Amino acid sequence: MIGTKVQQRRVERIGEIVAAAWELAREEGVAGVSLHGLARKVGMRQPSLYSYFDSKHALYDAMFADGNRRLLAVLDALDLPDDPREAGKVHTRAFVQFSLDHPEVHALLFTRPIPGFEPSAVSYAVAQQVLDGSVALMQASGVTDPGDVDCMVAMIAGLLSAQLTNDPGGDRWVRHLDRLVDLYVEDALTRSTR
Amino acid sequence: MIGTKVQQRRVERIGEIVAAAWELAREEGVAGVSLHGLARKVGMRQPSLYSYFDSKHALYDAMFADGNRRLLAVLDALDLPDDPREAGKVHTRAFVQFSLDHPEVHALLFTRPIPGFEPSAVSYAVAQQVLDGSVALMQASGVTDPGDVDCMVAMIAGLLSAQLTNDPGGDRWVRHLDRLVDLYVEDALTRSTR
DNA sequence: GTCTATACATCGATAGAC
DNA sequence: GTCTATCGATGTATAGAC
Repeated sequence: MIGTKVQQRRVERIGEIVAAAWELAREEGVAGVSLHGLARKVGMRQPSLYSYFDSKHALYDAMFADGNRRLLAVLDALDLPDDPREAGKVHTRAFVQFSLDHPEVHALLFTRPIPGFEPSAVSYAVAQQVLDGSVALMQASGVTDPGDVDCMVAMIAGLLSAQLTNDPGGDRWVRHLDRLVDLYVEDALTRSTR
Repeated sequence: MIGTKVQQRRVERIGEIVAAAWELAREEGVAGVSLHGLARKVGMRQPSLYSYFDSKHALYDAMFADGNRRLLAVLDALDLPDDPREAGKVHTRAFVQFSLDHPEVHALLFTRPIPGFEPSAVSYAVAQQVLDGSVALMQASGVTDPGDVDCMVAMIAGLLSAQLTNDPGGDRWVRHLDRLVDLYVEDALTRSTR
């Protein structure tokens, strides 16, 4: 194929820009990312970014897909125990740890920090993969009722959100994770076998 | 006291402006409130608002205090049953209903939609009253461990957040509220009496 | 207290030379 | 692909007349 070298260099450059955008998001918040600031960080002028992204939303979309891919890679690389319930806990802990390590990624993926921004279909598909994997593990643990799955997801998100906003770097909330997951699974099991 | 009439009129006017600001926040999001838009809504020019608020943050601070006062009024007006556990549920339901009815107020009070905005000490004191009332009811229900209180608060916030962002107007998440509150209280009781 | 006028900053986006 | 230059919109805040 002709032009492969050039295209590869371009993909690398896009990766560097997205990485710099994440740095900026971490420093200034996701909504605080500006094209001027991003250009400065990568040693460019602001209009030059339009050679790589058609609009600012296109940049956010690339970040959204990138964040989900990184999260998915972490979760897929886990060495899960055979017991589905323990596997669910390992999976959940890894997800939470990723979110604590990369709060700016968590913000873009799971809150709505940019009014008007909706991920494209392809980017959203990656996000769906992440969710599907989590739900599958819950179901394997015996949490089959969709309502129970909703509750577990919301509970984990609630702990994580409280941790991130009130005590980043600590464990005041997330230290209860394993215990609460057990509580929910037990409760779901007793009600489903009735 | 001299000048009371004038001062009273001024307080009324401030109340009207804050009410208009809430309207705007509901339509455009809390972060979407601009002084130009607010001035237009109250039939003023933008610089005239500076007769009532020294800065935009001062406006947000007034909204923050107002929202907490309104929430506190709703919760204080509740006719609570004698059984502390039922009282806790009524209280929780009222809090959740208020948040669903006024999502823009919930956003300003319990998320951080405005980077850099921190409520003043007096405004924060009102917010503290709200939290104290909730915690007192949980403790009366037998949830005395601070960690258990943290978990309940985070769980309720998690359900509410999921409801507001994914299904506003519905009950897919909040319909599990009573059941989960019971689950948490039971669990806290069994562990505290051990 | 309210107005006009304006300063000043930030931001996304486009045009066109090189 | 990158640059300079610039447009146009939006936003907070201030100065000064009335």
